[in-house]
Amino acid sequence: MTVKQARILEVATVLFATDGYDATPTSKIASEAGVSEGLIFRHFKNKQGLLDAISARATVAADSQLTALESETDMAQRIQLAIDQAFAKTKGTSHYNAIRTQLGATGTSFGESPTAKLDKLLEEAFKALNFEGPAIEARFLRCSLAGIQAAINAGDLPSAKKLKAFVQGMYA
Amino acid sequence: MTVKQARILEVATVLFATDGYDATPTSKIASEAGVSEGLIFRHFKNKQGLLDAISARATVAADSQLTALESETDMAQRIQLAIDQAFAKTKGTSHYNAIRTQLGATGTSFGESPTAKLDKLLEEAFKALNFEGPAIEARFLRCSLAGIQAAINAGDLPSAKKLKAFVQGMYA
DNA sequence: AATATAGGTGAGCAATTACTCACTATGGAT
DNA sequence: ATCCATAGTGAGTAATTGCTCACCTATATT
Repeated sequence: MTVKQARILEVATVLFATDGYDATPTSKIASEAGVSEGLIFRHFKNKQGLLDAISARATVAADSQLTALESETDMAQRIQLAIDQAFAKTKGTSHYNAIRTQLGATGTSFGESPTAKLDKLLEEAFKALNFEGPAIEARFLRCSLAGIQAAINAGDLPSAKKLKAFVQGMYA
Repeated sequence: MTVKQARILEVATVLFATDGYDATPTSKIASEAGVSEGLIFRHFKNKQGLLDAISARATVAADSQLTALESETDMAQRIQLAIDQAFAKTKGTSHYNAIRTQLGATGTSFGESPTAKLDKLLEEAFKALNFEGPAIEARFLRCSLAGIQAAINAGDLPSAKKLKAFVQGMYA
């Protein structure tokens, strides 16, 4: 991975997240990355190929969060960690989330949404903690956290800190 | 409003929701609506104007849901109604939600997101029901319902019925 | 009958877009 | 030194896109 290749990925990630995939011309990516337009196609073949490369990175980032959850065997702590992750704006992941949200609404696939595995990990935790309906409880928390992330990304949630404390209190 | 004008709005709403605004050419809208392309610009001036017209309809739909909430003065019932609305797939509103999600991620405005008023109506209800932190409680429920709606739209939630019963049970 | 206003058409234009290609630069292996 | 693969360039192209415009139609008003 050359330095120019990395710059293309960085710039494209930000532009896709803020302006949208279709609304972002490859010429703009090239100019903001300080690179000739042809280089994009040499490295990534397609505009779609560029999106795929970003998607792969997003999957890696999501997986690393999931394995962090999985390796937390204290189940009460695991739930707290899941909440932590939702509220943490890792600079990369928030862009990935924006792209996923935007493309997910149109049916275009962008990595594998890790909902299934997250459900499973949360359900395991709720079960161990003797919650009545662990599966439904897991789904509800997963959806709630997704909604909170979306609101944060949209700048629609000024009181994120208080809300985080509230949610963590719910499952303490 | 002529019949052709209505067809343009209908078709454009579906296409914007499923394929995305930028990815939908006006020529496709025209052909699927059985209308000449020029007519779109005669009635709506711009492609943006067409989006604005759809946005106006979405605002009307959202407002009618909000006034329904507002007129429910039994506060326990009001919360149940809010949950009901989130799980109900009114054929129009789910398309509007898809467009809003998709465009909201890019910063393009699509109607006024009714979060502020919804927050207020829910907070009022929680306060009347003597919840400890009515404001935070309202924000959490609002975010949770938004996340659930997104999951339903994405087809990512097979057990919607059970989840609905669960959420309604939480606030019963 | 004449006029006006609004609905409707489709060929065509200017701009943009994703992508190609012939070419140069560079650095490591033989 | 020579060769070769990879990195990099940027002018050029074919296709698409949003939009215009001259023209036709129909209903209603005077």
